[in-house]
Amino acid sequence: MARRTDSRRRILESAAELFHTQGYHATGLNQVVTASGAPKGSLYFHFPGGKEQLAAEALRMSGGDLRDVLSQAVAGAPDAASAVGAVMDLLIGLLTTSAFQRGCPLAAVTLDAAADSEPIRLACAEGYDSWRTVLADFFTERGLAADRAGALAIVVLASIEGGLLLAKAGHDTAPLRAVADHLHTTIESEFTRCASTT
Amino acid sequence: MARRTDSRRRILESAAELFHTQGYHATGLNQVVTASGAPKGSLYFHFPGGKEQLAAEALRMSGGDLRDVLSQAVAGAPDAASAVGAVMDLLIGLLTTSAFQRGCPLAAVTLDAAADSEPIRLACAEGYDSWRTVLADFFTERGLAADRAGALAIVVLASIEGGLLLAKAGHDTAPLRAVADHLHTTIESEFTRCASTT
DNA sequence: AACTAACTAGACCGGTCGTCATAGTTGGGT
DNA sequence: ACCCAACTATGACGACCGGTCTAGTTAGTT
Repeated sequence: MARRTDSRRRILESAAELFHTQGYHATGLNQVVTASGAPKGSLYFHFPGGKEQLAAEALRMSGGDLRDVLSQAVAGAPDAASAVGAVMDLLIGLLTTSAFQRGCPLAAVTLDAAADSEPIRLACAEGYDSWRTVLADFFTERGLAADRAGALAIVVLASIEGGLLLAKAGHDTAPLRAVADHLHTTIESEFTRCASTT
Repeated sequence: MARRTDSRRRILESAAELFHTQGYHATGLNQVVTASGAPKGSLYFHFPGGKEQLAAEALRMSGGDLRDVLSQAVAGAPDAASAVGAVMDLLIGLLTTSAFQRGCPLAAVTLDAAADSEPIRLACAEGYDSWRTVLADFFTERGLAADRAGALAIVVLASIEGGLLLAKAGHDTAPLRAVADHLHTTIESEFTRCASTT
């Protein structure tokens, strides 16, 4: 039978937003229900697995969304260094316009629920991996050797994640800007070295 | 008047441990009480500010402890690159021996409570800043210009934090090892450049 | 109309944080 | 030696909110 309401979608979106900014345990189901405007009972109809299932699906959605944003931001860039620069600008904007609330949509949940729930941990891991893959593929596409590109993608991702964490703690984007600078020079030197050896 | 029990210390240690591995909201006060073996009432005697005060003090303690470990690990190293390498080995060991539970002692709380509570956020920020300072001072001591050293310290800290996050998500130390490799070469090149310009 | 799938409201139990009246301990004053 | 005031410590208690589930209602299909 056809779907009669959009409750499911609304619940998922609200949940993704709340898990993003607050983490798993800090987010109550009542809060999700209120924020989404959906009726309480619908929650266990659409997500019989309860909070855990809801979180896993919300995280998959968040991960996929950011993956798309990432690949789009990266696709149009003239070179690798400015591609990463564009991503950094985007994230800095996201963080500041939300008063340092919205950093990485998976990080908070990763740290406060990954140990409790394997499905949730896997959803997070898949998200990170998809972002890493986008970066690695992009670097490879632009001429870097596969192993080099893979390692660089991890470093880029890790330092961005750490930068977001430090920025959130200090209410200051300086860490992100420092990371952006560093990544810029790192990527440029990596690519020029690669060009000179080919 | 002299203290008659060590309840306060035990509560603080248990709390630090639990906040470290679970974050703020996932950690219940009853859990802290049980783990510490201290009576419930003692909690609000020693920490009249409740959970918030307990967390702030526990985080300050964790931050200070890691700061000491850090400066000690760094002090005996022959050069900057191997100093950071030693720190990485230490963190990788901590993470694996705890089955990917113990990463950064502040990160989980930063992400799930910094938005709610300013005292907690500040305790986290101070912790990160103390670590950053240890690194920056060390780099300066070893001959790097102050601004260079500061930026490098931030990048080192951020990429380690991000590496810990990714490692925890994936149950895999590869991100940390990739970060370690990258930092090694980065620091070496930074220092040789500095040596050549002096 | 009868049936079935889609959906919803509210009750439930367990655990949360925080409070309070009470008990125990200590050291100074007499 | 005794006592009292101040300090330290405690666990039972309660108001409340958490996630979960069952019993019921609505809407579409045949």
